[in-house]
Amino acid sequence: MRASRTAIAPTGWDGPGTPGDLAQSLLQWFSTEARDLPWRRTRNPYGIWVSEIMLQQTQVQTVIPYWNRWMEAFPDVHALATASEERVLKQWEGLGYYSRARNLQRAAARIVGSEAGRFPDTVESLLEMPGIGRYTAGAIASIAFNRPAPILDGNVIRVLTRLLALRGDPRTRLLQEILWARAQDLVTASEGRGDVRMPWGERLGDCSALNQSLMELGATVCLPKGARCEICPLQTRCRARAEGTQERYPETTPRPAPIQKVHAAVVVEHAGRMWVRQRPAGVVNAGFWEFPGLEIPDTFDSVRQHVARWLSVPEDRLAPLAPIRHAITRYRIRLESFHTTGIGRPDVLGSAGRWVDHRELEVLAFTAAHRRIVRLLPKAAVPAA
DNA sequence: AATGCGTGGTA
DNA sequence: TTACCAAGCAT
Repeated sequence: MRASRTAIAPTGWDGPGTPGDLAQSLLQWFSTEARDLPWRRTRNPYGIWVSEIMLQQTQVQTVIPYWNRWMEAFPDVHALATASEERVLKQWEGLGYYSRARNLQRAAARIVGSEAGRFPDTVESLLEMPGIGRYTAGAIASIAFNRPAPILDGNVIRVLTRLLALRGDPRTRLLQEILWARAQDLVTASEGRGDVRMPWGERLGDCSALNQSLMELGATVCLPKGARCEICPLQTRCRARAEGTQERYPETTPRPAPIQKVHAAVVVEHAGRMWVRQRPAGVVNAGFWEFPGLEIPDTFDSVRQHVARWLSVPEDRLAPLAPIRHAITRYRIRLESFHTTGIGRPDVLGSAGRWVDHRELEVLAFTAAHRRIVRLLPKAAVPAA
């Protein structure tokens, strides 16, 4: 008789196949199916670190152009550590979760200032860096340094809960422990199997390739909806597949309904310049520029009327721009913006801002919603030749 | 431990 | 159009 599953699960493999067999299948599959991504063509820890931070909660296709531009702008840790915050935020513009960029630069400064400027190469030392948590520390340690460190992200959670038919909410402490332990089993089983040759010729270390193969499987085969089990290298050993219940994993609880909000922003233009202000340190999106605006109360009658009263200008001086829809965590925001010219600077705007021309609007860093407002503006009059 | 943090893709 | 999700972290 063996012990009950809950008793042995956190400390031992209890699934179909052995970790060794599964690791072998994953590495074999990855050697032919891995996508050719720019950061897979380098073993430079700095480049891999940048990619991992950018990829947090962000899809590969979104990150690729950002990573390429970033590596050109800040080729190494020293370049990043000494860059102006202005340049750093501009490079990150549109990627979201902007504290990632600030943490990246803070960590770069710490590395440069450390003894010998050595890049941290263990999970423990990586975890001390701002912006690096358990996942990212494991990812850098394994991908850049081929250490047998486990990783657990959204993809790996999906792959493992299906493979092992792990019921329950993966956010709970118990299931987290089990999942990290199983991820450790697999990467440990990959150690010593040798480098893996990528379709484009690059060679990756075994632990590096194993961890990436789990994420790759989740991103391209073991999809949240419409899992492509027929092409999965683990299909014969997947418990959920055997039951036909793969779509039920992971067992997540439904999210709370989003809260609707309406915001307004105003582009006050005077003599070819627009009034913009910079968000102060310590607030959300600190350092980014924006047009002045306000939240519209739930009971609003007309957004334009509300804004006209706020600015103390006649309604007909406010030209509506197309409404912009965006979402921040649990808020779904409809952002209505207006363009007005020739009214000078309304007192309500305060003094903490600048007049900038159209050229400067392109240079400054805006979050995505306000960058969209810039794109909605009437083009500046082209000076006569 | 539950919540806030951005944005874009997909069904 | 809405709902869900994506190589999570910090507090």
